[in-house]
Amino acid sequence: MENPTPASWESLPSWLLTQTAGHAHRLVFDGFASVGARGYHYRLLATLAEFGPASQAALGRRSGIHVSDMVATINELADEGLVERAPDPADRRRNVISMTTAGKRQLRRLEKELAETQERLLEPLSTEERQRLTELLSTLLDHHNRRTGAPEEPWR
Amino acid sequence: MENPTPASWESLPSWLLTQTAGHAHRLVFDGFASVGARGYHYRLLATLAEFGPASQAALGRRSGIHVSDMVATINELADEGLVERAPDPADRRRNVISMTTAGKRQLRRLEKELAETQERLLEPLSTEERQRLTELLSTLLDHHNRRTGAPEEPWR
DNA sequence: TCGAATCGTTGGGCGCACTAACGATCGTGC
DNA sequence: GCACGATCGTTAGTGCGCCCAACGATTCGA
Repeated sequence: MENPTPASWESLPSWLLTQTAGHAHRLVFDGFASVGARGYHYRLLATLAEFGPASQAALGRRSGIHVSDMVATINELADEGLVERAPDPADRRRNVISMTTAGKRQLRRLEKELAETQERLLEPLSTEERQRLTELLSTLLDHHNRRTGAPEEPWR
Repeated sequence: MENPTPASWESLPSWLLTQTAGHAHRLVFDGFASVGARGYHYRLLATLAEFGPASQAALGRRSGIHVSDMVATINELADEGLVERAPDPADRRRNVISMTTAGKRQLRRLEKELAETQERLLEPLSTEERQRLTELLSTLLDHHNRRTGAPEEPWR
């Protein structure tokens, strides 16, 4: 007799969205944790794989990871031997970050884990429903990214 | 020339979900902030309005707010004169929390703000699309709430 | 009646995102 | 040439939402 009626806000789109995202976050987090990593680790490794070695600032811009968090993220990955930090001979302010072989291996593990997580997340939805959801969310995300300055717009 | 290609993970459902939820959260947060409140304040006031006065523990169960955060939330609302904390004569472990007239007024403001926020959040979607999105998210949320022990299941 | 359960409270932690400030370095306009 | 502004890496600290552990006080149940 403690929780008979659902709370009034539980049907609001903003609630559905943030709560579902909470579940998604937990699933992703647990998946990464099972391979000894967390979100920022994956994003950094994936960015390195996609764009190649780069300075910390550039990696921050491309991955959406804040520069000040980038420091710790790289420290952690470097301690595990997954990335390497080397001074840039062409610009002594910069470090050049690159992925090691172990880093590439770890990235593959994380991608596999992440793919399985998508499956767990969308489990109750049919293929068409998944497609539809993805489209709707993309529309929403694009809209708000444009309104709120996209994750990345270095020039202006 | 900094961000030509979108990152590889940006089309993943989990990413779309958590990012969109981030925007939703910010919109809700800003809306509440414009009335001098935050999420927990609204949830507590709404729970009180829906279920009536109750102990802090019961409010925590109904609102999904952790008991230890409940303390601070009630402190803040009580300082503003929006709720009242009185010892329960029937059980000296308990406090009975109730809403003041000012609290009800504030709740109405927050509900108005929240409704406007839903509009801002869903702006680019048609009525049918909003309906569809809500259904899909509800399906997902129900599924995962069941799997992960619902927000509230005091018995068993 | 006495141990187990509940209540309120304090004090911490986490992930993610962000801000402010700093010394070091670079590069451009004058 | 060189001074000033911009950029780079780094440290330190903020905030929300969520959670855990522990505590004294009180109540309940077998």
